Amino acid sequence: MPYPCGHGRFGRMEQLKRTATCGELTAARDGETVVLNGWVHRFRDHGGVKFVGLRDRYGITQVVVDEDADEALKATAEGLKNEFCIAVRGTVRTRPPEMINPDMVTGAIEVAALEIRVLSTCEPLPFMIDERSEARDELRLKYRYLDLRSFSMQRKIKLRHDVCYHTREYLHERGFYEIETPTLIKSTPEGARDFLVPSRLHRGRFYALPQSPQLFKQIIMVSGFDRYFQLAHCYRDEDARGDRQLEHTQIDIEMSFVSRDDVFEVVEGLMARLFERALGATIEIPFRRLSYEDAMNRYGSDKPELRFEMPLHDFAPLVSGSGFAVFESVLASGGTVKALVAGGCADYSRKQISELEESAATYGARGLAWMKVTAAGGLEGGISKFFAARAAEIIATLGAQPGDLLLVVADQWKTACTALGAVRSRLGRQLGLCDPARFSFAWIVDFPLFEWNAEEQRWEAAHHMFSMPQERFLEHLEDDPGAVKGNLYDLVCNGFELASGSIRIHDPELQRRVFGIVGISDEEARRRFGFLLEAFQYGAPPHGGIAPGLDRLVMIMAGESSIREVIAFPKNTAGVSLMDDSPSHVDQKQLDELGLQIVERESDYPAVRSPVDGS
RNA sequence: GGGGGCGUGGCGAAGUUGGUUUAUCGCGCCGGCCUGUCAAGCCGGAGGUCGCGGGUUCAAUCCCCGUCGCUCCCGCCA
Repeated sequence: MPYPCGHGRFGRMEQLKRTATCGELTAARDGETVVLNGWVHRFRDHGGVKFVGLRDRYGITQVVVDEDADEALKATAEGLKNEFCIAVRGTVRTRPPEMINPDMVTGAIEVAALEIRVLSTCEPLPFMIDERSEARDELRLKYRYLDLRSFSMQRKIKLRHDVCYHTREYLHERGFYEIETPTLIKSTPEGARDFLVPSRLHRGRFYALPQSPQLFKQIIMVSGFDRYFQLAHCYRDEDARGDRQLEHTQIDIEMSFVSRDDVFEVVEGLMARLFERALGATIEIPFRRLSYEDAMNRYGSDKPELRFEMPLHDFAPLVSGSGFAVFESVLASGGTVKALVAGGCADYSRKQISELEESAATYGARGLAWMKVTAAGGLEGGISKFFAARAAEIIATLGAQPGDLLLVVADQWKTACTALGAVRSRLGRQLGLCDPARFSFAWIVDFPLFEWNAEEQRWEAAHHMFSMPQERFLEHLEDDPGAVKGNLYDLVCNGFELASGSIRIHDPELQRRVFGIVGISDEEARRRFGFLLEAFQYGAPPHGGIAPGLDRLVMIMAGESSIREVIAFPKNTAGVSLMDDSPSHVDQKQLDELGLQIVERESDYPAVRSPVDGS
């Protein structure tokens, strides 16, 4: 049997199983009698002759009911509505030359119907199934099965399948084993909140859904499996975004006896393979490398958009003698002043500049200063009167041209960089500097291992606690944690963080020191990660890994800006699945079995949903 | 937790700086006509208390407040 088939409520299929798909018939099949199964994409009734655009996942084929067809067939045809699921038996015939449709693969032929059987009828649709649905997301998610029928969604789901398939093929070729890890695990909260699953057999105890298979993949290395991968589902109970869902999929990879560069080589090969096989695109490898510090200083982001340059400049050396108190006081308090040259934007209005300022403000900048470079090579407008004396020097240092707009932010280093980086991204989009057909990858390396949490007055792991400090810092870890660089790396592409990884700590003593710096006692470490620490006492190999985000990868390949577009059944930004309406309340009986009691918050009282809707 | 945007027949949009009248357009839907379309065409028709609640006003779809939903962003997080 060449194709899978099913049974409709309305007609038996035994005699009308498809012998061809709606995407494969061409003039070479002229004269053949075929059976097609599919959905009515469009119906055009000309009174005499009638046309049905019959669609399946492979394409659309035109079915014709001729003027002289028998009455029963014509009656069936006239009853067809959009999205009826039907079977058609008919004869392939080439079209007269003037009726060939060059835009369709099957446009040279049509199928003259001998028999049409309705397998399933269809209610009037909530939205049209077009190449790309125009309905708003809310509706598309509610009727996801209809949205998924569109060719644009089918292409994206196929792309995702191809990426998964070629990932498995490539990693298999490179000696990796696919090993599954549990989805009900011990709660070991790191950065994000865990999803908890109550245990019926052990009342009062909980499993957690994994935020990632991190601990298990390290234990797999201890187990001697050398090279592991998994298309792993990961769950984090945090607010969603366009590029973030409560649940997402990682291409989780871990390797023993490797250095950072070995990991890079595997992932570069993987990306090259995926782009070539799934997209037919060539990407340049190896990827460029940028330190975290350079990425922040030059592009104002740890996931920089590198399809255009427009670098940030250090403006601090140009401040002295200006008499501009704002900049001088920021510098005096240890901050920094960064500048950006917006090429050809000297004609920007105050409104346009204040829109840019809003971008800077979202990241905490208190203002966005500006000056325009005049045709004569001077500075005008904004804060230019403070810098008139050094105008030529400023223009030369920043590499600005007449007609450019200079934008300046003064603040603490990280705020100044990220705020001006946001302005840079906005300008890049606004000025159309991002070629949608380009993929600009880079490794971001040399991340700090620890970050100071000012609120809680303590050090915390910037990535996670199992990442190896770079060797040159090993002796003096505790002296200045903020200065310690980790053997940590991110892969970025077109302004998205695509992957994150590290070389891990495999020495229990070093692990203990790192726990010490982030304030985790031996006892707490034993309680939370005891099984891992114990495993490390039995000959743990040096190891490291990485985890590219599958959803984001496919999103970028598909040219989309939301991962919802490449997930078959996504949740919305509030974490609600609009199709099945989860999360939902559960029966009191289920709660009783688990020993759980719901404590309503006062703010929940004007309850939107009944607390006992039982769904 | 915070900020911005949106909500008008089944879908997508327009609209009213508050007012004469039936709230407009395209798609879809229903009925009719039509031998060649492929976004078919032509004629006719049904369908909306302008998200919900309150306020201001002689008068609110429009202004104000609240609320719900969706979305983008900051925080958080990958």
